Amino acid sequence: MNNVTIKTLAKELKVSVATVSKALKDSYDIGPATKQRVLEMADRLNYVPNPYAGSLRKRKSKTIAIVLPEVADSFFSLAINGIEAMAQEKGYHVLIYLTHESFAKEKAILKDFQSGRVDGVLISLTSETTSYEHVEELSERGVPVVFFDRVCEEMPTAKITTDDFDAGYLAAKHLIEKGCRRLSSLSISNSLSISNNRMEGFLQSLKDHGQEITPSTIVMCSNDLEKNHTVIKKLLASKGRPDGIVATVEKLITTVYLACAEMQLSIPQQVKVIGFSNLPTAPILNPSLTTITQPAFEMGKAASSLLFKALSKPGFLLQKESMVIKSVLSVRGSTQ
Amino acid sequence: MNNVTIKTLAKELKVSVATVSKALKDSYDIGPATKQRVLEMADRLNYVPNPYAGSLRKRKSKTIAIVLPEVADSFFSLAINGIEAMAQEKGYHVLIYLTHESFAKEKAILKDFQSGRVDGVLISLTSETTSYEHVEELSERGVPVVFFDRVCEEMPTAKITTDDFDAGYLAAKHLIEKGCRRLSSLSISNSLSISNNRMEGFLQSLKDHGQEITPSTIVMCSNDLEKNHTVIKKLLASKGRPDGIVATVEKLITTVYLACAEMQLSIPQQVKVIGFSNLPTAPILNPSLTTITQPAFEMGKAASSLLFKALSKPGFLLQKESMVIKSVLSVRGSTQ
DNA sequence: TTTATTTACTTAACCGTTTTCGTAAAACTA
DNA sequence: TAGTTTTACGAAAACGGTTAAGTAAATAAA
Repeated sequence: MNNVTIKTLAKELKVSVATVSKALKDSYDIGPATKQRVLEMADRLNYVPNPYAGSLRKRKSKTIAIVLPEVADSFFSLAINGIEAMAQEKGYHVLIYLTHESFAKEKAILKDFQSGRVDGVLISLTSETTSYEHVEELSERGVPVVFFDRVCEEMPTAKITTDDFDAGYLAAKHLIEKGCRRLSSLSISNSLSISNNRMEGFLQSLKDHGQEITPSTIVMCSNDLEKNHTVIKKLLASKGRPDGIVATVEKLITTVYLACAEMQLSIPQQVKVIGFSNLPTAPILNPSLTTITQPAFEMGKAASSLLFKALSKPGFLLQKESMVIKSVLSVRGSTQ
Repeated sequence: MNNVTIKTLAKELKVSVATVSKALKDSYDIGPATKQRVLEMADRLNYVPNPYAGSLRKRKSKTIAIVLPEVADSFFSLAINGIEAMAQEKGYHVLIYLTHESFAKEKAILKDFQSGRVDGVLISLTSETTSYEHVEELSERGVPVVFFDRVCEEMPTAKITTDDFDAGYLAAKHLIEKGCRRLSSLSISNSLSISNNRMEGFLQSLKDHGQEITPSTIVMCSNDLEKNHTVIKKLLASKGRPDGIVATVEKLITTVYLACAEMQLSIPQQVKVIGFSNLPTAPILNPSLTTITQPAFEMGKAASSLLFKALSKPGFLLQKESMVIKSVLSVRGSTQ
């Protein structure tokens, strides 16, 4: 590929490679004249340093990894933007890995990181993930890990989340205040802390507001669109059918809307709906969707910013740095 | 980080590093007994090979880059999924870079790739990009480049696009057939081949159907939401206001819908709207949106699949491999 | 003037693999 | 039995940088 290396420059200028190397990093013990000559030659020959040679020697890759389930919803898209922006600013490169909600893949990916491929990792866990040795092991090897959104609460490292309990609480409260009496929360996992927290907040809210808890208070969905459709239609067909639904993940919203349409249930008259979502189209849905929005971009930025701090400051303790960023309720047509 | 290297294994087993290295790759000239011992020891000591050492020596990184404007719309999200899936299957790693529509960034990023950091690149150009030396230079250095979606037609390499001209043509045709007589196409760039093709198809369609072309037939928008809002409202307030609008990029759709709502113009009665989009929420918008959808996931897969072919087959000629994947029109409420 | 200190470089080891070339011993051939 | 080929392994040179340690010449200090 690129044949001009430090050696080429050295030969051309009749100095040692050490001199060239130091001159390029503006080291104090190279004379200004030589520096000048080196820079010019590097420029003239279009020298581009080989990053892997440096990584090998310095045992740093200037690369981070971002590991997430998929780029399917708006949350992760926005988060990637935030992370990448931060990384670019700090001169880091970012590797992206998708687990497709597979725990096995997640494990394999993290295992690879023990190789020194990356200096740090940002991760949002699989919905299948229930044990954490793979991330512990990585951490122990000295690779800083920052969780975002889907975190593992037991791990002593930084976690960037939203106030999921409060958001769940608020969602239920809002629906109750709007007159709903039979609430359902649709979730996709009961191992994910984020789901659990939303669920617990939701349940607590029901309790505090004297609402009854039934088998259809919490309805489990999956990552399979078809199945979700069936489950939701069944829910809406049941005699104690909910008059208020919380979709705790974005991808459930379309299914809920479509199912309601098929069942001829009008939103918000017969069923009120609130969705956890970053959909830019929430305001123009039919009806416009009341959302609980997570500041995805900011979360991405916060997570990576923390990671970079850990990477640059030797004694920085990530476990002291967890952040909870507030999500915001935007009331729209679907709960009026 | 990971202190156990090939050397550790060699010392432990009292064989040479060469033997270990070969045993690990199952080379034919290592005896089966030794191989066994090496594998076991590697496993026992949890040996993970350093990828950069290998990259340095082999002059291959097993890494590709994907360069795109941003992860803002559904198209790129889906494309990333497709690309990553393919890469994971082939054992490649993927670096992601966002240009944020800045030509300068695009140049800097591609320049860095001359270092051997990546074995190949998938790119979707900036809307600012009008010259192509940066990608030519990379190509000349032997790094295969595959364009997807936003391509440079002049470059002799693989390009994965949709049938943009046809799609533009079809969009106009559909609106005309639905009775529209004053069409506007909203675009965000006139340097992007993709925009131009859609625009030309659109214009050709108007011609073929005997429609008039006015100053507001093509309306330029930007990446600035606020400005777009102003431009679109102005368009809708003009006396020859369009009764049919084509939003050639996804992000314009919300703005169009909101502007119509503010102007009290009902879709589709007063204005029909068709959007180029991969929005999962298209069916549940108010009204549901007629879309021209690009097979984003497939395009990502096709692009990376081609790239991997080029990487594995020495004489593979990328310039012979361009593909045009058909987009599909889904008629919904916004044009009924 | 002699000695100490800077200044501006160079030498060479090192990071962790891969790979070419060599070579003893074992196995086969004639 | 002597010669040839195979088998199984090792030595060492890369890959392209970084960096600790050394050194000759120039400069400053005594």
